[in-house]
Amino acid sequence: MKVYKIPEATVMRLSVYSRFLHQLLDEGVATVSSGDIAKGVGVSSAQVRKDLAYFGEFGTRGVGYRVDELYGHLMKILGLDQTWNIVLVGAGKLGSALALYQGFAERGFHISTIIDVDPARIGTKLGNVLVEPLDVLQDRVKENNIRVGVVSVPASAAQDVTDRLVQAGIKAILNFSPRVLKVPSSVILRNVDLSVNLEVLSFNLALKR
Amino acid sequence: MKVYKIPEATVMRLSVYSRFLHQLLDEGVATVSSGDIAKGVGVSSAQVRKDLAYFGEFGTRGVGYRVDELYGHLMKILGLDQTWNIVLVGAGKLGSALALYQGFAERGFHISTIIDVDPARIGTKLGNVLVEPLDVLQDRVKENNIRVGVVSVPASAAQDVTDRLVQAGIKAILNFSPRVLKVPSSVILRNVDLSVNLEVLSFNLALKR
DNA sequence: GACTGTGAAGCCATTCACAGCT
DNA sequence: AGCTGTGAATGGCTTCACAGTC
Repeated sequence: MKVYKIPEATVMRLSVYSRFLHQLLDEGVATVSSGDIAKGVGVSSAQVRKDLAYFGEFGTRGVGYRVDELYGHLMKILGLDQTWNIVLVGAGKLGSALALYQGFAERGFHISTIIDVDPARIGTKLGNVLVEPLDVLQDRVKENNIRVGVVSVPASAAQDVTDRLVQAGIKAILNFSPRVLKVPSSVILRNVDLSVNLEVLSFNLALKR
Repeated sequence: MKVYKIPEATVMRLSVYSRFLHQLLDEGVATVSSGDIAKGVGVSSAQVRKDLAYFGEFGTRGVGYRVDELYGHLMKILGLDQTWNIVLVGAGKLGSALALYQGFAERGFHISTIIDVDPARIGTKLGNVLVEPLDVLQDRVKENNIRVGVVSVPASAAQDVTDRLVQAGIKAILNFSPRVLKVPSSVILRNVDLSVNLEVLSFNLALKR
């Protein structure tokens, strides 16, 4: 099976599978079937096999998958066999939380640079990372070989910050601001809008009345 | 057009449209075309029209949509013509940020109750909301007519907390923990996994090598 | 002329179902 | 007998294209 376009939904599930496998590793489980994974993460077993099939044949017919092996493959596929240095722009409420969030570090994402424009915040520390002004952005990106940026600034500043990240050579941006950002096609952009998620809930609740 | 099943992607876009319209309202724009909206939020104009068509005919052929009118319709559709009281469980790094996050309040989501198990956190305040122990959950949900819960506890506590929310009568849950949660089918569940989003980026970057 | 609303077509992801291996 | 890997079928969302309206 040769495919260059992988559905985004598949990538997201791989991430979930990898976490489940990690859990199994901790429990000392040696092999697992697509059905086990399916049950553990709430999808169909065919879905699990299809997702894995995009990347090769990792299992043994009649047996299943070796947990350690499959886990290794998934981490490699997801690009998590390395540490990613990250620049976070915006050290407000949300930004601070992201900077201190353990979940990132656990998966190899290291926020090595934090940028803010507020003089009151510059010079303070979040965890053990110094909050620095915008003008060091370019240097830090180069120094730390940063390819991923996280934007958690107010909507009004989001595009400006994004332009600077792009200019500094950032290749992928995770945007937490509720603003549609324009980036060159060479830069990967993902949006996480926390309110949108609540609104999907309120929509569904409102629908039931 | 009579449809009862609305694609989730449509609902998410409606939320984005509504924000864009709000912006136009501020700018004093009176009418807008599907093409304008499309350009503003980065989708196709046919997509905009299709999304709106699920809910009725809001526009005038040859003219477009009245901004104020369409905005009102969308807010109503999304269930945002009311304030939603919310209970937040888990006042750690992420939970605190969510509690203080302005974006929720702006859209009518009011975190009226905050729950944590850590004695050190109980009794403190986040904004002007007291952090309270788990055993008041049921009472607070009743008192404040809370139907939506946000889970931002460590993975190990997530299912327990979820069960309690369900038991207390919560109808929808937004889960920030990296754990697959089991809920009765009557309860709406959405997951936001911050790491997964970064991992989609690292996957795409790793792919390019 | 401009723009909406919508059936039809196209495309993509998921599910089915089974051949192939252990 | 059990489970993977996968072509075929299905289902659902998006895009196309145009008739209808202002």
